[in-house]
Amino acid sequence: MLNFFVTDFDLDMIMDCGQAFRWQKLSEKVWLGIVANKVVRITQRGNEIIIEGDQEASKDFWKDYFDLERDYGQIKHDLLLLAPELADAIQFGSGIRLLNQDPFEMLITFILSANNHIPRIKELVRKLSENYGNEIPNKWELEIGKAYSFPTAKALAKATVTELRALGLGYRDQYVFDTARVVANDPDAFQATMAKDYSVAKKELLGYSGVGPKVADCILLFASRAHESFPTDTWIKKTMSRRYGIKENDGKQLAAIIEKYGHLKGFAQQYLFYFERENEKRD
DNA sequence: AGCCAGGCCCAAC
DNA sequence: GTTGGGCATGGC
Repeated sequence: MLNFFVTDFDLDMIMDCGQAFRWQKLSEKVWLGIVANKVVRITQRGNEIIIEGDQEASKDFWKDYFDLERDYGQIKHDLLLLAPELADAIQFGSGIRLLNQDPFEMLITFILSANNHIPRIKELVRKLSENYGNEIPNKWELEIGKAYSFPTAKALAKATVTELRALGLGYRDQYVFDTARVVANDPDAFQATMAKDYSVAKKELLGYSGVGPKVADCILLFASRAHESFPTDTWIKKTMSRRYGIKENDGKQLAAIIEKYGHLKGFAQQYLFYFERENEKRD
């Protein structure tokens, strides 16, 4: 068991703001997830989180995963100075943090995300893992059944397009097929791309099948913490159009607006996305 | 029934 | 370089 003192941290918000797809909520601020080939349960009680599972030796991993060494109070303060009009969204999502997740998992997950709903993305990720990942020890098997790691590029490269179509990937089957093989054949190239500066990395990611500007931005924000990234999906278009009175598809106007977020674009995007989606749910 | 979802690809300008 | 149609799938 591990425990951490946390501030500006709300487990429900973090797991519900569309960056993680392998966690399920057991109860209020108690989540069970598959991360780094292990099953863990995380409980938040006030300013403490408790991590249970086969993770005792990896305190540094969780510090990095939850971005615990970054001062989100300062970030929210700075972003508010840059863009006071975001006060509602920053307040509403005040416990959000940017996770640092596995690059290949984010690559495939966000290829699946295109033109899809979040619950269905989770479903497809689960099916890919069950079919091409490995079964991993799970002391909560009675509650949630068997657990499977996210497939490696090598394992996923063995899938056929027909198999992937049968799992329900739709037209994204060919993208996953192509991209998994490319990464499996040269994993170092993908790793090198992810290590590069935002604009270069993004340009290179666009070369992978099924990866366009929005998907590339998500991969870089959620697997590299590229804070310059501002993934622009249908929700963001909607909220930005409403907030700033611009047309939904005017990329130039949007780019001009998000410049004011400076080096905090990625954080702003998360607060905006979460605010827009959660308030839509309540309608 | 038709629209939408964390869009991308490709052809045609 | 930009724009538009087509695209699997499932929920509402």
